[in-house]
Amino acid sequence: MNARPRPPAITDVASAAGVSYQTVSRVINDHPNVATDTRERVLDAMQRLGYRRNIAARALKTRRTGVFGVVASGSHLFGPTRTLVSIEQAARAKGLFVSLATVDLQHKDEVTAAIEHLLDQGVDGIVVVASHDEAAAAVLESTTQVPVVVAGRAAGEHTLAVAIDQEAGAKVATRHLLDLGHRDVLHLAGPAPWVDARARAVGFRETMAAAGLAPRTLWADDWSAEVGYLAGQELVARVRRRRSTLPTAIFAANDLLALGMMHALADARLNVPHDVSVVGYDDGDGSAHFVPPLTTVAQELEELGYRCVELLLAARDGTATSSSVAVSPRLLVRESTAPPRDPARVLL
Amino acid sequence: MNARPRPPAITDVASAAGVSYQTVSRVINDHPNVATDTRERVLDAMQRLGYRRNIAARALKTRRTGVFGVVASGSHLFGPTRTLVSIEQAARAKGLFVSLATVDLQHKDEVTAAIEHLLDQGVDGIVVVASHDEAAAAVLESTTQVPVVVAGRAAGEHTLAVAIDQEAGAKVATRHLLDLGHRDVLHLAGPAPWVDARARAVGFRETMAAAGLAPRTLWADDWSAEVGYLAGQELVARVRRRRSTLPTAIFAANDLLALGMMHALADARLNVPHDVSVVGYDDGDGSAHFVPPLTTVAQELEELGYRCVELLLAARDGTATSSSVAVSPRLLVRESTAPPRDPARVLL
DNA sequence: CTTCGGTGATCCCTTCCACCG
DNA sequence: GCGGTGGAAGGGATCACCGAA
Repeated sequence: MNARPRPPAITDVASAAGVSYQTVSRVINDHPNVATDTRERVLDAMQRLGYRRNIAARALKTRRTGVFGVVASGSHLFGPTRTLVSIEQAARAKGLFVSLATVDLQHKDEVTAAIEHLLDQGVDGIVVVASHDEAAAAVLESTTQVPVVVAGRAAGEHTLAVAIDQEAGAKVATRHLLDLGHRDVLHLAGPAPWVDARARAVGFRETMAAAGLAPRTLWADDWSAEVGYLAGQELVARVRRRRSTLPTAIFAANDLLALGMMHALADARLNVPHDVSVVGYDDGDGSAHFVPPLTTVAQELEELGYRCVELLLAARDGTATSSSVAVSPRLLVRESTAPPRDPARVLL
Repeated sequence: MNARPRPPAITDVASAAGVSYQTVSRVINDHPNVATDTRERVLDAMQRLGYRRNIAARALKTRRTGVFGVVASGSHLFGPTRTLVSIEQAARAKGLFVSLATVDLQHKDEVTAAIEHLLDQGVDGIVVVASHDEAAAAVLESTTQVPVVVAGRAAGEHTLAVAIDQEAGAKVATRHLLDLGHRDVLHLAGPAPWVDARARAVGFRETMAAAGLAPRTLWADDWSAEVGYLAGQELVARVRRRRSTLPTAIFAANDLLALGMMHALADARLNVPHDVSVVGYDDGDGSAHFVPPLTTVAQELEELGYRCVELLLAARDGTATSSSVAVSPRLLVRESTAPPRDPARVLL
């Protein structure tokens, strides 16, 4: 059961370096009053012995593990995945460790269980990468001693959050379409339980309203290309049955929805962008090479992850507890958007 | 520095339950000789106090943290990301924790540093999700006391590995094209330092050779759509200058390369699949809705992650040290493949 | 005043050993 | 001798002191 040989401890280093284990501890923790040459001797001994500080012992004493937990979506979503990576890198740069728990964010129980799992590990803080209502609810209900940050969600009263200004992203996307001359724009919104989806929808509606235009919004059930495709098929069917008109532009809440939508449009022999313009959101993998290359909104996900770690550290150390807002997204204009078709032309 | 209040320990539970802390420990560790009613009393007390076992103390004593480290690619690659998720879920199902370190796998130093980082945390084992030569070299050079598994790499002599049979995947993909009647097939291979890329190339070549056909292989610099696009542009240019012929089918080493290739073909007004068939690999997000929907190869990445954890556990406990091979991939036929065009037709 | 050694206490748990019916 | 329980001994590091060069 306990076959592992005993690794070198601080006392071993001490005797190897000919100093007391006190001094070794001082070297490890960068205490001031250590002579340079003794420090060298100690470091050298640590090197020779392959000493590695036992973090279990340290954590036991200090009541700090130096581990942050991250709850992330187990489904392969572009934004959250990149956020996760950036969180990890920011944490590691600060000498912290990141423990992962992946879940289906739609199930509050799973999120709660994941948080429990991380707390069992004694994490110093948790980031929940999810602007999903269920996940947020799970966070609110959890009574943890450690700080919890929700990444990508607008700040709540009691939760710490770092949010990207999704409304702003939606606004630039919508403005872009309006500037091209579009008046009849449809927004294929993401799944409503996602805060991001709602924020983008708000940004869309407000921009349309500000221009005195009537916004049309369609809500998707998830973020997948498949759902975008089905939404597109249904739209085409409704237009064919004259129950609806074909918008001149569509703003999809993410790239995959846009991809599925473009697929449905292509099936109906509609040309993007000449018949219909399409804008996505995320600048996900490959979107620059969709047919046609997708105009989309890129986010500073690295920045988001970095700020999560900063906030968590500040909260842990009691330095600060205010939420912060990351920078705004920016528009990437590619080939899926163009001025509107002649409105007189009847398609389908 | 140490502001956190002291959480309940087993002694607190013990006095609350009116037993010795010994008995509490027995309850926690499911020892046999505990009377049912005392066990109940203890569990009840734990519940009331909100007791959480201090894993640092446990780890200190047992020399086991119950944490596995995962080194994964920081770039947003489809396969590795899904593998990471499945590893985490398999680990959590077994009550283990997963600590993450993301790196650029092409830099051996980074992989080495990531492994060091995880070892600093006292992980019980490490999975390196990378069939990249540099990463594998880093693993070979690292002299760790804990087992290291390379996910997705063919088993080496000294490393543990769980591999997916990439050759088999490439073979079914190639066979599919040959069965459709193609004779002139080009393989757009992934970056050569990746074991997966080479394995797929081997599967391709062998299948071609077995059919008495001459294989053509083009090596990409990375797995991105951009590189696929550039490769496609170059291919088209060479064909236009009559320095090469246009293959009737292209087997790309992943979906993004295929996407970029299809983009380049579309630019050249070539129709997929009527002029050129295209097959991808991964069944990545959205590939079912590319234009046209991509025929591709799906892998059992969940199985891969699960086996990694199994292997790591076995290695940690000294049960087994043999490498295992996960199941074979399967072909998904969609709309990007068709019988070859009339060879007499001259395109471009 | 700086640099270092020494001691003792502590963190919380697991494991070995001993006890009692 | 066995089921149920308790006591003591670490495990490796941090921290607070005191003392001594």
